[in-house]
Amino acid sequence: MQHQPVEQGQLVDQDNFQKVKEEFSSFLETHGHRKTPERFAILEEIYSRQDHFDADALFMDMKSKNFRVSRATVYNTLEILTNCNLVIKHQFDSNNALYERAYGFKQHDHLICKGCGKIVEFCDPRIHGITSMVGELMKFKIDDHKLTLYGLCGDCQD
Amino acid sequence: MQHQPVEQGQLVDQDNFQKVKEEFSSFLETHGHRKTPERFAILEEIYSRQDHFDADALFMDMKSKNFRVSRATVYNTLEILTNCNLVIKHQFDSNNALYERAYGFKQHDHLICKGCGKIVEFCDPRIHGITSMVGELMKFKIDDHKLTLYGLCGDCQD
DNA sequence: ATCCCTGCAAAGGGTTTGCAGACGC
DNA sequence: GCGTCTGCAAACCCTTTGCAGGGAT
Repeated sequence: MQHQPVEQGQLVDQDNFQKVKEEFSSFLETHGHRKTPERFAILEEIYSRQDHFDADALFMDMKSKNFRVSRATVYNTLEILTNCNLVIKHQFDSNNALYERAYGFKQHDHLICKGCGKIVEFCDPRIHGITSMVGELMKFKIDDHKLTLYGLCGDCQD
Repeated sequence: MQHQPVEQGQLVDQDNFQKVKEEFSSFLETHGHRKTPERFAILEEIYSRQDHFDADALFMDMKSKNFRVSRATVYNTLEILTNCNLVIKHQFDSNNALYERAYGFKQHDHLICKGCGKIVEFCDPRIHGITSMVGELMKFKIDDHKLTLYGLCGDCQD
């Protein structure tokens, strides 16, 4: 079983990325956080990616491009970005968290191949019906969900 | 924010537990694993619980009852039990995995309160419709899923 | 000038592993 | 008796933390 990252998701054009930077900037401002070059460099690196990556991959990637960052700052910035909803953090099955950018993309869920580890995205509007109904039934105010399907992809069957 | 375990789920009567033991026993046999007293003691401890627990809680619990087990054996047995579908392993958001028994209970999903950490279970048949449709669309053979909803429970609202 | 943020390295916490003795089979 | 399982403790890996210097405000 060979796990591999998957390139997927829409591209981010320059206009959208401008909006992302502004959103991050104002979030930092309103929360009393400084606007450091490291934070924006990390944001940029994340938005140039299209896959689900872990903190270390991001760190190594920036190192290889001669950005001078530390793991501590990568983790710190990932947390801030998660808090302001520009990044989504996933705890799939492995020990380490996976992240993906989140601005301007349709809400989606994931399909994971147990054979090769491939991660595929999908959307299904019916999930909203389920969340709102269950929330009402259980007296919860639901504001988020994670749905992950597991199986074998076309290549890994038979 | 004070996280607390939740007592929930159906009780396991003696008849059902007998079946569970037999299932475990034959799984061990067919897979060339030995039937050690530790493994059955751990199975029994798990099925006497009704909550979502982590490996260490299970370990401490057995220690407190003067079972002589090691963490290594607890982890080992949890993995075997997960493989034979008598236990489900969850990677919610915390660093540590949570487990729950899985025999003879309806398939269900989870609702997690972001306030107090309470975990509530629910069933919704529509999920099967989604999994089968998405599987067909994406050419995946789906055989499992995890749906988790996040929000605030009645007690933690306002 | 303040004091938050950074880099570095060490600590932390859950899980896995290596090894010698124990015990199913 | 063979070969796996166990307990113990150390190793491992990802993530967080402590600290001293640096830079945003």
